[in-house]
Amino acid sequence: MPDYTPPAPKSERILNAAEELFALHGFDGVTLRRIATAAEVDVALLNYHFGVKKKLFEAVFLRRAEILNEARLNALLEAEAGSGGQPSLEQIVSAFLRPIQHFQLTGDQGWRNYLALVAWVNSSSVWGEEMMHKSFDPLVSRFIEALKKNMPDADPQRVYWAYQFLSGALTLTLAQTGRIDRLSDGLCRESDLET
Amino acid sequence: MPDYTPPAPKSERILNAAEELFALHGFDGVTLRRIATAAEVDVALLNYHFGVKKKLFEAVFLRRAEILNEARLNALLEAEAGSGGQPSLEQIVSAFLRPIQHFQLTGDQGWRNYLALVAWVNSSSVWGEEMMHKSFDPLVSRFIEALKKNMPDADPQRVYWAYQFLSGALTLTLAQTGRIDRLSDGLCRESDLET
DNA sequence: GATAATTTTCAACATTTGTTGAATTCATCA
DNA sequence: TGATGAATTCAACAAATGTTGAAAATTATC
Repeated sequence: MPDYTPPAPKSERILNAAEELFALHGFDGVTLRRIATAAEVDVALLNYHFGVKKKLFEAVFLRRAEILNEARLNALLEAEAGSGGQPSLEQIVSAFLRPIQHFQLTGDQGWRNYLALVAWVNSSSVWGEEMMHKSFDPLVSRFIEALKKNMPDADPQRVYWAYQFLSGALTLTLAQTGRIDRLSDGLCRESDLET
Repeated sequence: MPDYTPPAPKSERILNAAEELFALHGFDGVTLRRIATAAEVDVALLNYHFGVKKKLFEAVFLRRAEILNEARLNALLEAEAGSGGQPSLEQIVSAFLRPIQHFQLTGDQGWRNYLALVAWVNSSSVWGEEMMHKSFDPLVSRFIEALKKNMPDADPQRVYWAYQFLSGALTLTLAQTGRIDRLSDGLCRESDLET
């Protein structure tokens, strides 16, 4: 049988199913058995491939974090290169947002799930903070440095707060909870986001 | 024994303990037994007073939602009364924010917990949407009407999106995950929020 | 094709979960 | 005091949870 595309390896199916379910119900809201069922896989396989439950969650979270970080860093480096090391404020913000927008526009359901997952982790006080720190803060710091350089006279505190607000707005929007759809009675839809 | 202040009734102790724990770990991250232990109360009492677990959560969520809604509505009505029915944009936004700021400034830990809980519910896709809708949207719609009236020429869609962004920024900030403290390496602290 | 290593399944474990009903204490009031 | 109803405790239930070890199947290596 020629040109036959093999099914995704089971370890990936597990990650995908876990990604979606964790995004929908959070860490404690999902059982390993539901993940296994969704991935059409035996329960014990989760432990074999990823160890205990928390490790599975970390694997899910890190998988796309690395991709997103790389895309953002490249966008920032490009902006810096194209402007002789002095990118405009818009360019910096855009380098931060565009990769996400790109992933969302491609319509990849996996990325949709992931962004909702990030929103969940972001507002989960306990070890969410730990994960956000490990996964994203190094790159975020890089962006904040660029911002400070762009606005040398600005109070550094305000720069951090500006990022906090931007991040919050972005996070909630990408969480796709369906809230704005309902609030606006269908007038607005989360699907179309006009930067 | 004169002037003796009776201890808070057990049903309130349950609500307070549940509020804090739900805010920290979410709905599925908390067991009824942990709540009971924290409240120094028998497990069965939770079912006796509030029914099943989900009902307890709703009771926790609604308790302060009503207070907050009332405070916000009064602030809005005041602003409208003081301006002949044409409050400024700042006045509207302030009427929305000030009550929260007030509760936070009083340092009441109960309100701190509650605001973190709202953040959690807000980014919880499943029935979080249901709760936010029932508890807050009627009042939010009232504010949005005021905004539309203030800016009759603005595209209504943009008004909804403006609220969405404001709400996201506010939510994340009030969640008090400690993120900005860590990101800014102690330079910023969530505690002091300068509107 | 035999052997070794990896992947997958099966069955079960000890705990923990939400929930319940009967028993007990407590307060109210005739 | 004694009876009534609410509040609280006790003990236990069935079901579901994360995790594991040993067997079976698959794949790779020589």
